[in-house]
Amino acid sequence: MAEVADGPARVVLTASVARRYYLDGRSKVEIAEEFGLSRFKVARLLDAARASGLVRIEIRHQGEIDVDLSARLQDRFGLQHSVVVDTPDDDADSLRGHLGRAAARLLAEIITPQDVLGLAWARAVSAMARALPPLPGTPVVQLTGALSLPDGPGTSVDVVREVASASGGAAHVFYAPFTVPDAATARALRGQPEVARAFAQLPLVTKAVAGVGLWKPGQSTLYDALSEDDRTALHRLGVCADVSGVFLSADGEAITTELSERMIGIDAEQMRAIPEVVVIPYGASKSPAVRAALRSGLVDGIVTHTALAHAVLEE
Amino acid sequence: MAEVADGPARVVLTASVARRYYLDGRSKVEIAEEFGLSRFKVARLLDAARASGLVRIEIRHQGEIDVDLSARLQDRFGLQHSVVVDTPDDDADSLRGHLGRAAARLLAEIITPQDVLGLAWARAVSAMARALPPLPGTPVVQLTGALSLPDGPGTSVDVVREVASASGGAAHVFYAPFTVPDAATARALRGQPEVARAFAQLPLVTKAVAGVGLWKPGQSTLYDALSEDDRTALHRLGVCADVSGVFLSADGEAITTELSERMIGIDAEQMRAIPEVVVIPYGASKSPAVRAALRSGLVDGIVTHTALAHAVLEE
DNA sequence: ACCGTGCTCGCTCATATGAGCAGAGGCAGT
DNA sequence: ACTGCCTCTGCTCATATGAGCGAGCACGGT
Repeated sequence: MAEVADGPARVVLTASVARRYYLDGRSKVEIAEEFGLSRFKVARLLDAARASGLVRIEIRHQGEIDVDLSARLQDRFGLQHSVVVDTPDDDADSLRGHLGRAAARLLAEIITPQDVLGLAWARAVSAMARALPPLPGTPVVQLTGALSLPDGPGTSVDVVREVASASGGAAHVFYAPFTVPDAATARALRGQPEVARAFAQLPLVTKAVAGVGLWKPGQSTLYDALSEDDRTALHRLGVCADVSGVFLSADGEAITTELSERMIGIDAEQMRAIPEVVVIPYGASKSPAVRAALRSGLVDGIVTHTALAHAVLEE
Repeated sequence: MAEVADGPARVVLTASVARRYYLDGRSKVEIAEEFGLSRFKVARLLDAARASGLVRIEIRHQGEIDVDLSARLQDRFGLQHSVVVDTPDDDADSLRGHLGRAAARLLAEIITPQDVLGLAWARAVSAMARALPPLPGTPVVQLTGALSLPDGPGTSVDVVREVASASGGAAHVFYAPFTVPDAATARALRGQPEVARAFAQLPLVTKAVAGVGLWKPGQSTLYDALSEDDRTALHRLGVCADVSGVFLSADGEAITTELSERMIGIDAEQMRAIPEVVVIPYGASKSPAVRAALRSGLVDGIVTHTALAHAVLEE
């Protein structure tokens, strides 16, 4: 990287050539003619200019997206889309707001009129829904039952209806809780026409948005909603993360549990069948869960913030 | 120059593509295959990346040479070589030292064993000579007679001998003053074998170094050495600059004066015949003289400092 | 519904470009 | 001087690249 160790005439010539090439966009042949050199000489001067650091190329985005981290996440986990928002936010609420807006922009960008949108319930998904511009007649499908959250801004049903009505598309919703006390009740609920109709739409979903929880207190809405018995039972089975009700081990294997029988929502196989599932995790402590989700192969896109992205990439 | 106004997915894609192209040096075809795009799409993304400022290319030299100013001077006046030293120096002595070293490096770079070097007398030329590494057997020719300068570091003769002995080349010198009181004396001196022999070498000179004076008190060693009558006479003739004894009007026309008959040194025509004449002017106030010199067509190269270069370029 | 209008995309073909090679000096060691 | 080694240069030829074109598509006006 040492500066050109040549004489001043060569330095000036190199700089002039580099200017013509990189800034004025002339071709090497043109430059060669202008300076009376062979085009090979010009190419070598340009190589030298870059090798010596005389020409410096930098890629940087002055918006709130950290393109470098985004690309690294995308490469590392083979994702279709990755958006890392550069925000120092520590507060969960404003973080959700930021990520929600970013996810809304991403979704608006990648969705087409042919797409069918699936929405799981998560607070970040709610935040996204609020920031989402009207989509062109996109049908919206509810992926999970409702979790009762006293201070929540809306249930899974509300979010789906909201997005569908703004888009003018069909809303495939059902009224049922996410978890029930026993498998029989769950089977009965799934048998109900409304629920069955909604579930019948699942194979048609082409894009979905979900949240990610870490299987620890305060790191997963589902964890916090379950009984102590359920929590520890799943913990013993090696559950590390939940992606809107789909349980994963630390290395991303889907884990089927007795609890799965008692839930009304999408399962791992159905989720895997969706071409693009985007998750919106936040909080650096969730990194094990995010790693699990990204390794699972269920997830194709991510919207998150720098701190968590860094944590995920540092193996 | 506004940042990419597109969605985040496109921004990230563009940045990834730009990184692969500009930093990893992959071809557009390779990138297209890697990302599943057409090579045209890749080209358009790259264009957009540059237009939007996501990719920034800058050319800058962290040595003491201002490559941009150098190139502008070179372009503007059609010079073969131009070196602008970036120094805030105001002190004439240290400025001369800097420029002398830069000129020495330039000369060492561009001189070949076939060259014959001509040296005019100027303090900056002395400074250069002191910094000059041994040249490979280059003959050195004295271009001007001696100016008596009480505190000077050496006469024109000394400088030529010094350079020639370091190079191991022949020294073509003569002992004569630069100006004499009348034309007859000058003719007599020119007729002397020693002087005639030196002058016979002039057509062989291929590279020469000279100084530039502005025709005002304290801005030209020659001006300061002349009588009041000569000064004003030349001033009335429109003399603006002297290039080691060759007088120029403000727009660079060579001016022949009665004084020319009384000088022992190179004339305009002989100087024009030298393929490469390099001057080493300094001091921002000299800019009219430098402009005249550069416009005259007598001068092919320049070594100077930023302040003067700026002054010269500002019309 | 119908037709421009403007946009994006990927094609063709002429041109620009890079990899690798061979010849021409320069240099140090016999 | 000769030799081998090294660097620098410009060549050939396969490949990459850009300019310009027309097809496809969304949008907005009548």
